[in-house]
Amino acid sequence: MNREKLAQSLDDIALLLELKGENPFKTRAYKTGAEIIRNYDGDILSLAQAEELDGIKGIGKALQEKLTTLAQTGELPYLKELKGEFPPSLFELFTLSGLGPKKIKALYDELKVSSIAQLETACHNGSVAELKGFGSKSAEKILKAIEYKKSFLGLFRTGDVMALAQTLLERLRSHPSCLMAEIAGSYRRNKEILHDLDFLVATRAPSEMTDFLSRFEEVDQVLSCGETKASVILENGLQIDLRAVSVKEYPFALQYFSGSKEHNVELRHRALKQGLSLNEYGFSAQEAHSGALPIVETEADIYRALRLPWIPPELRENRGEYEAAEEGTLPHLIQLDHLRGCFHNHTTASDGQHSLEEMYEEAESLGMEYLGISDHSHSSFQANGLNAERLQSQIEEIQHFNHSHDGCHLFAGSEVDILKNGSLDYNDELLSQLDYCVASVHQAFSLSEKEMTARIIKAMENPHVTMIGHLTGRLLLKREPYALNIPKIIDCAAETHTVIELNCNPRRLDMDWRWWKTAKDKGVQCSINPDAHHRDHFQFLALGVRVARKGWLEKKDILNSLNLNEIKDFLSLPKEKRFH
DNA sequence: CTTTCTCTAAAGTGCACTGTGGCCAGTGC
Repeated sequence: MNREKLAQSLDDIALLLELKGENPFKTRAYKTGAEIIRNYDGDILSLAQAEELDGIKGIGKALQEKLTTLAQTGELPYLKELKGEFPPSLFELFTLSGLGPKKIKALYDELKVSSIAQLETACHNGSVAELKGFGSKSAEKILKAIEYKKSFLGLFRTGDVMALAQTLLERLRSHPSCLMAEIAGSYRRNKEILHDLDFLVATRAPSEMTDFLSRFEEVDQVLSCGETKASVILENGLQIDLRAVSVKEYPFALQYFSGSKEHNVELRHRALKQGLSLNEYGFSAQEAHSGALPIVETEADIYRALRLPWIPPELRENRGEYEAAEEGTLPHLIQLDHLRGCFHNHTTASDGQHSLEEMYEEAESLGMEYLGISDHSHSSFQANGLNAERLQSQIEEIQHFNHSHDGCHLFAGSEVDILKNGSLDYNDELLSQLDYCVASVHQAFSLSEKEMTARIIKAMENPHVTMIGHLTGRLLLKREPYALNIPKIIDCAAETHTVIELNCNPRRLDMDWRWWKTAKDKGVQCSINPDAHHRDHFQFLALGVRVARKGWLEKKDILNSLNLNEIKDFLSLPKEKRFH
């Protein structure tokens, strides 16, 4: 039993109560309880075991009893009983967007549908469309949602598996027979979505390494385990491939398995032009080639042999990196330690988990010079957005705070909603009192591309809008971006000197890395923002920097690489004077 | 189910969007 299992049990109860059509406030009490457990400062498990949960706001008598039972016995009869009322496969239906408890219950009660497979059949044979409350469009929409989900099968968000990837890498490196190890593949190229992790090790005892991997406790299934190669599937569904090679082959294998395929095709083509053949094991001479083969000890030696500088893995997509390498214009990519602060952070004033003071302390302990506070505006009702009055008093609070604290400087900002017609959620008078402002779309996602583009352009034209937050609203593997003409937006950002955010939330990573080089070439600045709702979320910045690097961004392109004085100067200028 | 300056009773995030079924219900933010 641990904190997460306690919280998960409450979430499970909430879901089951929803299915049963229980009082929505009761359901919400369990959901809220789960969040309180997750974010509680202190050893919540011990408190539950010792029956000392009294006084925690939101955990009343009923939740206390259930948490104590869970903590003491590891089980909860109440939850077991609830679960027994429905088939387990029914819960996968909740992962389809557009289906909630009411519809799932109707499908189950009327059609005996209890799995995605059954639902798909029921949509095809027309029985869903005949159901009361459903129609032909509903059936179509459900089929679309099933299709969408299927297309993500076996894919993972990089941010969700980074910690695991590093743990596994360290474990491989700790093996006495492991001389070198690296994660190659799309992980090394900083892709935002992965379908597997490709580990590469240099060793004199390859079969020891493949055997070692196949015995990892996280392994659910061993697909293959041979002399030099192993593939396993972990219990979370992620596939791990391991290649074990000699020290001599290692640089070639690292280059080869890092990809991308397109990048490697071009590299081999260039080798052939020099009379060399290149594969994952080494160089070999073509007939025309006379003289010794190049000496290769590192990956950089391979590029050097082909008269190129080493190309950083995140740029290897054959999207202009060879031309830049030849011209000597490869970027000096941004690094995490270049960041001096960040904008777009929430507090308990809206939907953040920590107070202003707590966020300040965390930023301070991370060595940030400044921290922008940007809580939601009042139209984001679901996020407890601030009305004009509350924002006004928050601005004053931040001013006082800065007077009484010497450390990290706080900037008073807002994540202000861009309303449907492109106007902002606060009037210009109030916005002008802020140090900065992030403007984001949180409602009416389904406008046409033309309307949505015009809406955001209108916001960028506002002199008080410093930057646009999570530009496309996408949620990786979950929700598509809304329709938007991004080249037009980038042009407008350049013209109006509006910064574009790179939102580092692992689920967003928005704007997409594929657009940043275009933006950079037009002189648009990027702000790498954690969108922190919890003090731990400052860790997202590391992921954001990976994506920024993939987008060719350098220190000079990143707004929050400026130091405090430079940022103050930047923000004090009228927008038209901000980019040069 | 929890909270509460109406505390053995009542109130508890609001709105836009979609599709269906007749001016509403469910979903998602």
